[in-house]
Amino acid sequence: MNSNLAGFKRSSYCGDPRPADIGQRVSVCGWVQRIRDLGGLIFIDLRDRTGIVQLVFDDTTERAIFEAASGVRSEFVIGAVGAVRERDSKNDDIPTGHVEILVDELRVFSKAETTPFEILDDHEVGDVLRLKYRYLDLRRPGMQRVLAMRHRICQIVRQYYDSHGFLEIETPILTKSTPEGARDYLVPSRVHPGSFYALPQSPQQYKQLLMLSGCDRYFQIVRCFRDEDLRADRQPEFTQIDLEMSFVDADDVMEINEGLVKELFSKVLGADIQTPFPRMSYNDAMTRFGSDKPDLRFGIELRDITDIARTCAFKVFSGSAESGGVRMICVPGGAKFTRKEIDALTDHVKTYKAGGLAWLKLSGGEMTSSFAKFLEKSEVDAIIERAGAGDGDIIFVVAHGDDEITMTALGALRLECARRLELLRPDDYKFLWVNEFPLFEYSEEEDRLVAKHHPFTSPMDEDMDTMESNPKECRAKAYDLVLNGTELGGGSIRIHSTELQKRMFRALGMDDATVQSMFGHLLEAFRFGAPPHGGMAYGLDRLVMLMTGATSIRDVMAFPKVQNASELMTACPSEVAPEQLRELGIKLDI
RNA sequence: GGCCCAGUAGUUCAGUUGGUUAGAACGCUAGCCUGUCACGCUAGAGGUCGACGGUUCGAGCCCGUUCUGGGUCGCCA
Repeated sequence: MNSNLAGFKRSSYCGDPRPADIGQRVSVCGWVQRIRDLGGLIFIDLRDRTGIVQLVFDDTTERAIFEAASGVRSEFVIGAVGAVRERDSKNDDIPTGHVEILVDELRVFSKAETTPFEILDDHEVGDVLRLKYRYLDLRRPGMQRVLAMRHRICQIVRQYYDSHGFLEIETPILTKSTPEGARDYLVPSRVHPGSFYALPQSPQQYKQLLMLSGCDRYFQIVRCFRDEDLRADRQPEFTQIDLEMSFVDADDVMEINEGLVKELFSKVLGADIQTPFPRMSYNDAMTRFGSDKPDLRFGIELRDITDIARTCAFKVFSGSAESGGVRMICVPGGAKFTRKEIDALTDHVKTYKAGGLAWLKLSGGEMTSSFAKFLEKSEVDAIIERAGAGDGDIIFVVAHGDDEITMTALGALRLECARRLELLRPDDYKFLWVNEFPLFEYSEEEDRLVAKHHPFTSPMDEDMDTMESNPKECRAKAYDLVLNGTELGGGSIRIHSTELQKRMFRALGMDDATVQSMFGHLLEAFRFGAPPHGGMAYGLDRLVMLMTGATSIRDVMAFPKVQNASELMTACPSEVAPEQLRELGIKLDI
């Protein structure tokens, strides 16, 4: 029979008791981790979120209580009262390991069936089971630690922005759908049949309007939604640390956020992060690292050999050089890659649309290569020299008629090589601002220019005139915060003039009617006095991921979704009753 | 939408060239046990080998389809 709490009052958490408490009478509650029944002597490890304490029952224990203790099983929820005493033999592995509680009152609040998996950190369990029984998964100390650290991070964020004059202001979850950007999650309106709300991809427009309201500095830890495919670091609903500031330029936004990051890493991890962070233009990031979020924990920079390739006799190189680029990386110690590994690396770059992977090894004074035979010796020498390759190294060359593909593929290869050579230390934190992003990018799908960041991003002052004349070269006042190859966040200085905002919409090919219906409220707001403003947003989940060393975003969220965007525990999304649809005026056509 | 990987006891896994009754560890159940802390010892229960179809005298193993989960490209202003 399960007991109610009636009269039972917890005095301590399981992780609390220490030798200083010896002689004290305490009461603890929690889940039974493990039972060691020695016959006339029973030990129970009791767990709550703070830790584990050992309960003991012996021949001084009242008979009925001893009997009850021997009936206890794993994951029963119990309460125990007794005196703290010193252990006969100490356990130095846990903080409470020098004491135990000799129990004289025992309550079984809830029995438990055998769990589908053991509640232990060092017990690997498949994702399906973990997520179906997430509440059991979350009982594991490692998961509890992550949740606690996430909470701590949020508290520091709130305290930091508060101390810098930011106001935490909530913005709507039911918002207007806008066509630009990610797919929206839609919510049907009962009151307006046929009309839909969208769940926010970010509070972008609201926070800009808060600046127009005179709020000056705003922040919010806010849930956002994007109906796109999932990844190890992407969930359909995720949390942003969102902020916006008035009367600031990009430097101001970066500086205040460097302060936040420094404080977070210091207080949570005890890590000393040097500020200011280095900055790198988008172009430099692409040409040097083949990525707009370069991992700076290791070198292996890209080198351009388009000039050498252009005049060589090897058609793969010379052909690519005509319209695109031929570039390489030199991997120190990479000569030990086997043929099989090189094949795997070739497959890897092919997923990034590279046609293939040319290589050249220097090993034991010998040179072997997949392409050297097609080139003059002087050309090969020039490549080796430019690569700075020495004995034991391998050079990888990618050639493609689209230079961006060349760079991206090499950037991915660079990372993969670093992984294979174990160059990526998780506790080495290399922060970086990437700035001077292109304002526009070309969308193949829509065959038109779209905003790379979002359509409220201001062009750089010196590129203002190229918005229409040479949009591909037009750079934005946008910046991304990168940590170890992960985009932690990004932001920009926003457009605050009606005229410039209209130019932006026109450059994106939106006609006046569309602009009016989608963004009329924003343009109208600008007419009544808009401060220069800008801000940024962090992916909180990714931040927690990097700070906890988690390899999946799921591991830092309490109730994540799986790859097809469903949730295994509640089995949502699910069908709804016909009456619900009728009320909304919705007919299904599947 | 494409590509890759995985699916065997409650869990984590092993399972040879296709060949008798599919194994281990942990967990679970029962018994014994007074200083354990991954307690120990003894015994036991537990399997639609993800599903369907095919090849074969014979399939956990080979082939096809499919489902589930993971990774990734596209996508993610």
